[in-house]
Amino acid sequence: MARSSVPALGELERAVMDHLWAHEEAGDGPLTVREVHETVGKQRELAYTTVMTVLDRLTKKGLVTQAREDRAYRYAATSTRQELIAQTMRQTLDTLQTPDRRSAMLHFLDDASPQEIDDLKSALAQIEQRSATPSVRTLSFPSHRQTRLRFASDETPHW
Amino acid sequence: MARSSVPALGELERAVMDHLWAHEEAGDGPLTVREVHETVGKQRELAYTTVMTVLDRLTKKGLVTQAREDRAYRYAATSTRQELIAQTMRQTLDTLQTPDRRSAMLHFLDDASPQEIDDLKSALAQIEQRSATPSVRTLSFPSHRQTRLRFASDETPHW
DNA sequence: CATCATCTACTACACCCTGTAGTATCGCGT
DNA sequence: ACGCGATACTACAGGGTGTAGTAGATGATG
Repeated sequence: MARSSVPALGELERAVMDHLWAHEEAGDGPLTVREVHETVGKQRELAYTTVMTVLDRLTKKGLVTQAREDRAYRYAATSTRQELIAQTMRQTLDTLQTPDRRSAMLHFLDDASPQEIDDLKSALAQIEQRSATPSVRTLSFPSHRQTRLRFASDETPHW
Repeated sequence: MARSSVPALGELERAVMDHLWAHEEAGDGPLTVREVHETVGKQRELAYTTVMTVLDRLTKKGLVTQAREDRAYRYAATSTRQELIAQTMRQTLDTLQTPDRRSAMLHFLDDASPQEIDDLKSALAQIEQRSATPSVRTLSFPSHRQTRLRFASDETPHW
């Protein structure tokens, strides 16, 4: 199943990813099916196997990885929320080829909150600095490129 | 069918939108089913009605509008490519709520070409200027907000 | 050792979306 | 009245997603 594109997520799938991410962001480790079911599942009155199926599908999509721990698997998101957002946004931009990217950006910013604009400016500044003083990068800024998602496990890694 | 979200497009739907947009960008007006079929359709050896169905679905999704001209309809995209891109990107950002938007931006920029970064900076500058000198806006910069998409035809227009 | 609890694996099914197209119908011009 | 060109309506297969049941493996327990 070679996939070069970011898979679309269903509502439930997103909720599960959300939980996985939230846990990770809280500094906790991977979760078992049971644990996800305890939270996301019970709220929605889902069967245990439903959660399992979802987790399994997410695994097949490459969005989560499973690691055996005793008899059960523990699931963790393969990329951060931020990486997935970035990739999805990029995909949108690339798929809907526009002759005027600047205009697209403008429209995007047009609906952005001031806070968002600040975030963007900040990120921009950091990128700029990185390319201006390349030597500093490896010291202070871990490359984000290196942590990019890999969706197809059967894809030839080119690095 | 109230829809507040940007609908996902299939491959063929995108191709059709593409053609509509291209025509518009070339300064030409709305197209008839026949015209779309002549180009997009024939290349792919699609039946006339297939193109019609696609156009119809895009209409129901609110992505195109149909206007009667004599016996036929003429179809036009309701929003520009740039607007749709912006909206889709925004939706991604909003749907996958992140506690660290800045990081998401950073990842996004990380995969951006220098040209893209320039586009973004340019757009950013324009936005900044707009908010800095509000009076100028209506004179030199048509508000992008006003041209935002409306997907649900049954939504109450608030202007 | 027999049984139970807990997991995973596999299968199923309904519903929606998309690609694709056929048939029916409607209205205009000759 | 007839045919041409256009739309309207219907259909159907295939894939994704939500949802879950059942079978089988395996460790724990009496």
